[in-house]
Amino acid sequence: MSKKYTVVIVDDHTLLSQAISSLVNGFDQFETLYTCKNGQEFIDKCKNEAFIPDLVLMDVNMPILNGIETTRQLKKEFPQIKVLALSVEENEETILKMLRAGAVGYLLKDTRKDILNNALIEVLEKGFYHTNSVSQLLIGSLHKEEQGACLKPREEEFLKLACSEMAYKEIAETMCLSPKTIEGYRDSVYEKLGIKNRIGLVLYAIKTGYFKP
Amino acid sequence: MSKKYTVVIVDDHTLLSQAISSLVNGFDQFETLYTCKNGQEFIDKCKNEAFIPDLVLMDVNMPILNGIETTRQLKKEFPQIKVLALSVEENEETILKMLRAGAVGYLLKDTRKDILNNALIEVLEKGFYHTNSVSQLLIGSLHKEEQGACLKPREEEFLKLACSEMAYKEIAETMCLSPKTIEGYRDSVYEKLGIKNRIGLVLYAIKTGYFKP
DNA sequence: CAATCTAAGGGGCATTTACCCCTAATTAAC
DNA sequence: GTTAATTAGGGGTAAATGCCCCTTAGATTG
Repeated sequence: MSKKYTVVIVDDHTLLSQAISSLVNGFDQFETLYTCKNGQEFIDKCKNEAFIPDLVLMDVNMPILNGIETTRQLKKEFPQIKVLALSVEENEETILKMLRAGAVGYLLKDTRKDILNNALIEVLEKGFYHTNSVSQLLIGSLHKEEQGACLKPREEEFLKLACSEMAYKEIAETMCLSPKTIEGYRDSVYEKLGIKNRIGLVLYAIKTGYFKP
Repeated sequence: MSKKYTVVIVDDHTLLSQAISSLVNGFDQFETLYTCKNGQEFIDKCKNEAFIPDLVLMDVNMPILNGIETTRQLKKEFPQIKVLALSVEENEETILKMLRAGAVGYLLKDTRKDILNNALIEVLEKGFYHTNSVSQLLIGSLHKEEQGACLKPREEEFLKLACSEMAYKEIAETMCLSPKTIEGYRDSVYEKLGIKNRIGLVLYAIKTGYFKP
């Protein structure tokens, strides 16, 4: 039998890692090299050549270093490693961020094991794997892209602080600015995002990952 | 070899179910009977005697029928089935709700497989399994219990609707009530939860699972 | 059957937010 | 080197929100 392709699973849920690891070991063409609990751990491992896998199954939400940042950093130093995102997150922004960061596929954890096997094979053969729904998302994103909500650094800071019980006055104090400036940020953020009140702001911040509840 | 104990895994993440299923099949004393994608599916299965397991690994967050409700209903009809909660949720409220519903243990998905095996064995031997952290939680809950935030049905309804960009006026319309009544709900909810504004309300709703962003 | 609890509704008022307007200094771009 | 964009700031006003107060009709319960 030809040499198996090596896979690493990066996920903070140890049980899931171990379980997927054993699934992968059951596949003909693949074997698990090791598992990691977060992105930083994985990047550190890759510094040693013996620990560089062919393919990595990467969770998106992880402590320390999340999947998006990990993928971005990984692509700089080790572009040969294929990253397949594996997540529960189904929202557009997250998926697109992950793909822009360099993932060659996005699988939901709600997936059958034969589909996982298939995805792994396709990634090796075609270089990528996309379900129909993700492909549609990609096409759609070509249109509405660009103009969208690009917040300035200070507006992002404000956005994060606004996801708390603080009044704008208090946010102003925290950011060492006048309340009026904060209200200015708010107004322009509302305009950019097309929202009407602070609740919309919190929902947006959660959806896009600016704020994790 | 004596007959193995049967286990069912209930989790909407198919991959995880399948993976845990194969882990369980690797344990000496246990075998997977089948897996389910939500609570309703499992309860329906149990109507047939051949599909009643000794033990069930139950996810908390699931579509259709969640882990808490499933456990509650299960305990009425099939009290002999031991329910072990298996979740990513680490917050007090959720854990306590699940245990009150009748789960005999609460495992985080961030768990090693030998610990899972151990937990399954302990549940059969002692009737329950608790990590130190969960035990501490239980002790703590004895003190502060009761007085805590028990929202009335209408207040809960309001809480969920308040986690949107709707103004209270619109919430009032949706619930077919006067704005003033809604404001009354808001005031008493704020009082019970010790919060100061609607952001706090959204954060609470997310933390306790009333609202999933 | 009286006492309490609860759900529904409302009044008044201070504060906070939302939504416009506009300036002035710095920075970046052409 | 003028233009445009960014960042910081402010003024005024209307609506929404937060925070007290209070009434009444039905349950619940002692």
